[in-house]
Amino acid sequence: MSTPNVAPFLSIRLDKDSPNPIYLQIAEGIGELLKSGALPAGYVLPPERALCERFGISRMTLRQAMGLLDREGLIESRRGRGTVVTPARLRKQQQELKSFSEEIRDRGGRPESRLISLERTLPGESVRDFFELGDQQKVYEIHRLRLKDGEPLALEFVRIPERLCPGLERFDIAKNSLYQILEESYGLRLENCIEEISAEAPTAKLRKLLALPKNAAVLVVNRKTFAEDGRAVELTRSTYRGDQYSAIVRSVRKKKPILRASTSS
Amino acid sequence: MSTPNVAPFLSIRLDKDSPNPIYLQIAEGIGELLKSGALPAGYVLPPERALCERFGISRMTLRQAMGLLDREGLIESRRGRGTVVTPARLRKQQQELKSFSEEIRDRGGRPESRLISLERTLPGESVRDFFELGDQQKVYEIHRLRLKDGEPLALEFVRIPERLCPGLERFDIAKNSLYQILEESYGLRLENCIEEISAEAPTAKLRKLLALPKNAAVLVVNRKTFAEDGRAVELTRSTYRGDQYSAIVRSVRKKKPILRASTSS
DNA sequence: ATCTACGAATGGTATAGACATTTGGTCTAG
DNA sequence: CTAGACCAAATGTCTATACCATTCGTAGAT
Repeated sequence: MSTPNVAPFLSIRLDKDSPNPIYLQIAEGIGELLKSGALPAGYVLPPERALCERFGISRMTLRQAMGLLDREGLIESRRGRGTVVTPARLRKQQQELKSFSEEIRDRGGRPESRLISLERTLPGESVRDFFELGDQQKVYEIHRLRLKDGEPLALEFVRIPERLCPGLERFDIAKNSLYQILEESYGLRLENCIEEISAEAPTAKLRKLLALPKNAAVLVVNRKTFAEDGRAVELTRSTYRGDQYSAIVRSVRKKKPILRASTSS
Repeated sequence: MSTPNVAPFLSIRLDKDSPNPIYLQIAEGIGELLKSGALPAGYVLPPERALCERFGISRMTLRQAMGLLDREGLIESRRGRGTVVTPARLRKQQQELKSFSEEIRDRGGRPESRLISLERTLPGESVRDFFELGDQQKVYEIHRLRLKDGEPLALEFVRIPERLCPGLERFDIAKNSLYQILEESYGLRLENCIEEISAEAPTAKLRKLLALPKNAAVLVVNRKTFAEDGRAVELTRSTYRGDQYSAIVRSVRKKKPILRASTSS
């Protein structure tokens, strides 16, 4: 065939007046085709020039879209050969920053929360340094019991500088997501976090609070959360029932540097 | 000043005949400047057009380099404002697939390994399914004790299909990295893994092997490793001393529900 | 003094084309 | 029948240019 088969891509519609740039529309369109599994792994995509013609765009623009798909691991290109669809299990997936509620719901449970205490207090030295606070600036210290499907799952100890969210005690922290309050009411856009995960034997107090069985351990997650502008926002120690909860991590082998243009918006 | 200050970039030399493309040379050059800390966080880079002139290249090419740096989180660009250097703590760091030895050395310890047993055996059903094996195909089962600075740190239980590495018993698994053997002697290019991290109370046997103190928990890491072509390569259960080891994870907030323009290796 | 409108500067998107490099097939000479 | 030359097709790199969108300082009006 002298005219490459672009049939599967006919459904993609471009809107030149959309606020979304063309390369994004293309990437989303093709991306959905790939994620939906409409094209089998190993399927050879039409060459770039054919797709350009099909969409009526220039090649650099198309390549910007392909670059996005490539970075997501949806496609793989080889110079001289062509571009093929990556098998689903090789596709990348970002480690995602989620609230407790989001995470429990993702795992198919019903999240719940009970406020144990909320204090406004002067932090210790290490905490003060972490948040870059002055001598007299206070932090909120929140203890919450987290439940899944009515059963105690974790004890959470959150520390947030008062400076970032003055008047936090006015909110109903048991009912509302803390992340949501921070983002919507205080305009703190959380961007990333670092977690340190360890295992411990529970104290007697914890055994009682979490209703732990006789011979159980707890999973401790120490989390540091940062906002988009780089400020430290939150310092949390979560203690999970070891028999009810586990953390899942995905790692990738380091490769060569990547190529192609990008956006940051 | 009408001529933007490009002084810090004068040291970057381009070689148009190099096999490395120009945009890569630029990205590496600027990237090293940034990683070395020569430019303070928040430093405003010269505008793209000035850098183009400085390097004698076209803007699209420069932007390709900037795209790389942006994706690594080294710089941040805002339309209308300019491009600034990201604070070091916000820079991206891919979750990396590492061997035990690599990881211990990264943390500043001396890794060691003792082989407890190596068997060639018929796997159970779930393992057979995971590796997609036939009825009669066997797997290697390896138990190793892992030490850091001479102290027991973890017990490791590895399963690998014999099909992928026939004759594995000929290697000295205590002395050499298993990952290295798989990559160099069997040509298995490991690409990514998924780990599930949980906390458990140790069995009596484990307490003895790991020389665990009276009231200690263990951190259990179940790892599934896949090769570049997507085949399942390894299934490992590592049991760490909870008082000596913790896992570190980094997460990123998902921005729009669609494709992301940054991040990836 | 304050507000507004404008415009310059800057990064973001898009075009059209050129040449380089790699791959894989085909043709040809031996 | 094979080895090598050659060619076509595909992605990779690069240029030069144009215009768009956002930001911010400033000149001018009130």
